[in-house]
Amino acid sequence: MLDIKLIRENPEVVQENLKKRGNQFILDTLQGTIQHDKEWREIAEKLNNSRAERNKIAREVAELRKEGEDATELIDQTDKLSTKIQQLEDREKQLRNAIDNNMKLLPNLLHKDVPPGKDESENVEIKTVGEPREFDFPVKNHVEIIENLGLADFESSAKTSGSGFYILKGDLALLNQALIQFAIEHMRIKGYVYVEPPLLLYKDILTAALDMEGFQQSIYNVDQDDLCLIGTSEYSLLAMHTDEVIQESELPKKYFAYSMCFRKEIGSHGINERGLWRTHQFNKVEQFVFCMPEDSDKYYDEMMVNSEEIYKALELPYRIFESCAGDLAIWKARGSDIEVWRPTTQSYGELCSLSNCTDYQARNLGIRTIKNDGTRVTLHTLNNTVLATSRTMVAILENYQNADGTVSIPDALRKHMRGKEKLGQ
RNA sequence: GCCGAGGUAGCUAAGCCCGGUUUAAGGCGCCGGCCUUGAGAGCCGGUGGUGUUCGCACCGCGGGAGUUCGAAUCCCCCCCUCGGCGCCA
Repeated sequence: MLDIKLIRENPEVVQENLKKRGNQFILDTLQGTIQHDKEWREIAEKLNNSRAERNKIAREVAELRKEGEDATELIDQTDKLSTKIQQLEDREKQLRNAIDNNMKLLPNLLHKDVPPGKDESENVEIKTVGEPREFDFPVKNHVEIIENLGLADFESSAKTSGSGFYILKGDLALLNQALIQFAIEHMRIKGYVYVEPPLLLYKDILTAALDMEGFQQSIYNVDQDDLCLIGTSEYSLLAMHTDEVIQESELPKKYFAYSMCFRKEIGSHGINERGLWRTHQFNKVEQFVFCMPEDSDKYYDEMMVNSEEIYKALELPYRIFESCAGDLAIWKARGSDIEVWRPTTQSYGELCSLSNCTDYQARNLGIRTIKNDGTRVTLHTLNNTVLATSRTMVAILENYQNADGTVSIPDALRKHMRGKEKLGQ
């Protein structure tokens, strides 16, 4: 959430920023918050004064008792005061809840470089890298290729778990592992710390990482309302330092994780189409940085480079799009996607999602830092996909397919495949 | 799952039995100052959150209810950690 002090002290600055998201509901929520906060401060002051009075009486009672004197007269005075305090406390709690609920709905402030725009259609292309290959035979989509080579089974998994799941077999399952190893090796060399995190997190933790809409549409809830399956290891990595105060000298903390990811994908287009592009369960290597506020722009660029190098090494044509104001999730100050070329759809599809969440997620989880001068600030968090294996496999299968139905394995992966050069041979 | 011990500030650790001189002690670390050529040592001050009329006030001892004039301390419910036993990949 945002810093309430910022709203209180610079309401017009916050309003101007939030206006760029192009959502009237957000602006209304902001106004409501400002009103509630004003009233809350008035009530809180009255409450504090009454409590001060009560504390004073308590001290006087203690004083009298100590000297062996009678305090019943004083104690009798507290009846009305107690009632008053109770009423003020009820009202204060009410207002605070209202403010808290509003704060959860208010999105992060946008980074100054975020392009304007109302939705996905106005995202801005940053660059395109690599040339789509020319095919001199009819291209097959990845599902056809897989089924022809017997490298996956979608029917069996549908029987056991429903659509959106899959069974990888043989060389494709091994390619999955090769991609994971490849991505881990890449990030390890960069000096990021490898983490294998829990795949289940408390609901409270998860709702601090994303909004209610995102939660309801994507998160599997198990064990009734307590634990949830992670949709991405971003959540686990973020949560690692919950309620911690980190010394400035320990920052930045750079991590990467491999995990399985689980998503309901309610209402998502494509979840019922067969294949590996959109699934309920997938493997992903994710990078994550905790840093000082003034450094988050720098790591934003660094994390994009880290991921780009993966697709350059795999020789897959890709482009980078910067998300416009209207297309950013509420916890993001800024975001960009890497999209890969698919010859079958003749379009680019999302592979990586880079976000600078500034202090928004960190504030939700109480992750702070003590600066070298002794003062405290909420730190910044950033995350980016390194490699999600299923989508990358789709890209490889479709871009590297051969006329004879086999699929060449990118050079960069062969050492992780015992030198194997082609799938289907 | 059962039994036991615990959860106090950045870390550590008293206070809890027996409610009120404790403003949540002391130590470590960190920040500032004095001193010093410099560093260290030593000494002094500061070091959770909120509000503020910048005087101060309130809140804060895992979370939530309760008793009381007054709760870190007493009662109840819940969560978590550690150890032992049990079960198990």
